[in-house]
Parts: sequence; structure tokens; C-alpha cells
Amino acid sequence: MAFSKSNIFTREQIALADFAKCLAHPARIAIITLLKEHGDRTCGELVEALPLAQPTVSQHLKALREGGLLLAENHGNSIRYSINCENIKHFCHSFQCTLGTVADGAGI
Amino acid sequence: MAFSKSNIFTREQIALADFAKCLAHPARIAIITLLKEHGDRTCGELVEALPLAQPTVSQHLKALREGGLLLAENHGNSIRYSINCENIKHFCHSFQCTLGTVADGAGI
DNA sequence: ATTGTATATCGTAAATATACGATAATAGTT
DNA sequence: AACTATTATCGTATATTTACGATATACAAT
Repeated sequence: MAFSKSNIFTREQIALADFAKCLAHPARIAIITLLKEHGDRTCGELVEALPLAQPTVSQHLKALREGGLLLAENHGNSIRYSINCENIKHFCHSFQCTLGTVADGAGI
Repeated sequence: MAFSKSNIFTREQIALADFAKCLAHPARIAIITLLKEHGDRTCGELVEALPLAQPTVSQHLKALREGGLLLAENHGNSIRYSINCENIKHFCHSFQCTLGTVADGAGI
């Protein structure tokens, strides 16, 4: 037979799936885009820009933070969110390798 | 105010989220990896390699096909699945632009 | 201390995703 | 036609995600 049946998924596969899960909602794509184009923002400012209630935006921010895509910095009364560049680049690279859209020896 | 509240997400945001959704499960990551590393395979061969039942694998293949990540080619009795390179590269590029991990003028 | 502002968390309803046994559909074989 | 092999679909149970009102928490200002 061509393959041997695996019993479980690898850590790497789970990590990549989790990264993709972070981006698997238009609101979270929108948040990343807004932060990329306008710089760091507070939760309140993002609520203004998105068609969602404050708790919902907060929930999305939590997912992005826990996924390592965003950084949160206390700023007096409020919290400013920004893109976690390094981590995003790292995941993107893993992704490209997995998807075979980058030259890494194996090619496709 | 910094933003005007949008009523809906853009077509582009939804498309990228859908692409990410396709990759937001370890089994689908594993399928892509297997096809990339071993070339085109049948559903049955993938069932052998994965810790999932045949209907579940078939369901994942359907999701990947409908998301444009895989191609299906009838081959006698069976169906051979392969990676839809062009489409994956296209989505990856959109992704990179959105995430700001590629030089496109805007930078981050 | 009290008030106001900003954000997170709780509780929960509704929608979506996941997995798989049972079964249908399709195509090759005898 | 009957049988076999391969894949898809159905039905459904369970888990996860999503959204938001209500409420709690944290901090600044008065």
C-alpha cells in the first residue's frame, strides 16, 4: 500500500490549522486589514469600523491575540492592538512551504 | 471618528476567509501535504493514510474541491485528486498582500 | 469615593462544522 | 444482468463557532 494509516495529526498540522482558523472569518480578516492600513487601534475604534457589537469584536480580538496574530499594549484607560508581524511572517512561511507555493527544495 | 461603520464585509474578505476555512482543519492540511509530497491520489488511498473514515475524507475532499484547492480527475473506476496549483498560488498571494507580508507598496 | 469610559467575561441562542454508519450512485468485471 | 470496487450522499449525533445583551472589571478623572 502507498501509505500507512496515521493515528493522529502532527503538531505542525494542528498549528497551521489553528493559524488558518484565526483567519477563517471575514471580521478577523477585516481587523487585520484595518490594523495593517491604519496602524494600531483600540477595541472601540474597531467596533466603530465593523458591523458587529463590542463583545463580538472583543471576542475576535481575543482569538487573534491567542493565535499570536495580534499584540495588545495597555495605554492608560484603553488597549491598543497591533499586528504581530514576526509571528504572522513565520506562519505565512510555514504555510507557503506546506502549500508548496515557495521554493524549498521539494517543489511541486 | 477614525472609521465609518461598515454594514457588511467585502467580497474579498469573504473569499479570503473561505480560503482560510478550507485550511482550518488538520485533516485538510494533511491531505494537501500528502498530495504535494506524493502526487495525485484517490480517495481510498487518502483514507488509508488518514485517521478518518471514508465518508469523512470524502467530505473534506468535497470542501477542498469546492474551495478550489483541489482538482478531481476521473480515472476509470476511481477519481484521482491533485493540488490546484494556480488557484492556491493566487489565494496565497492575496493572503500575503492582506497580511502585509509581501512588498506591495503599502508595506506594514 | 463616585462617576465615566473602555474592555473583558458570562450566559446563551442559533448557526455551522465534524464525524461516521448506512446507503446510494457510478463504473469496471465476469 | 449480477457482482465488486470506489466514491458520494443521507441522516444524525456531537462539538464548535458566532453573536450579543447583561454584567463585571480596570483605570482615569473628578
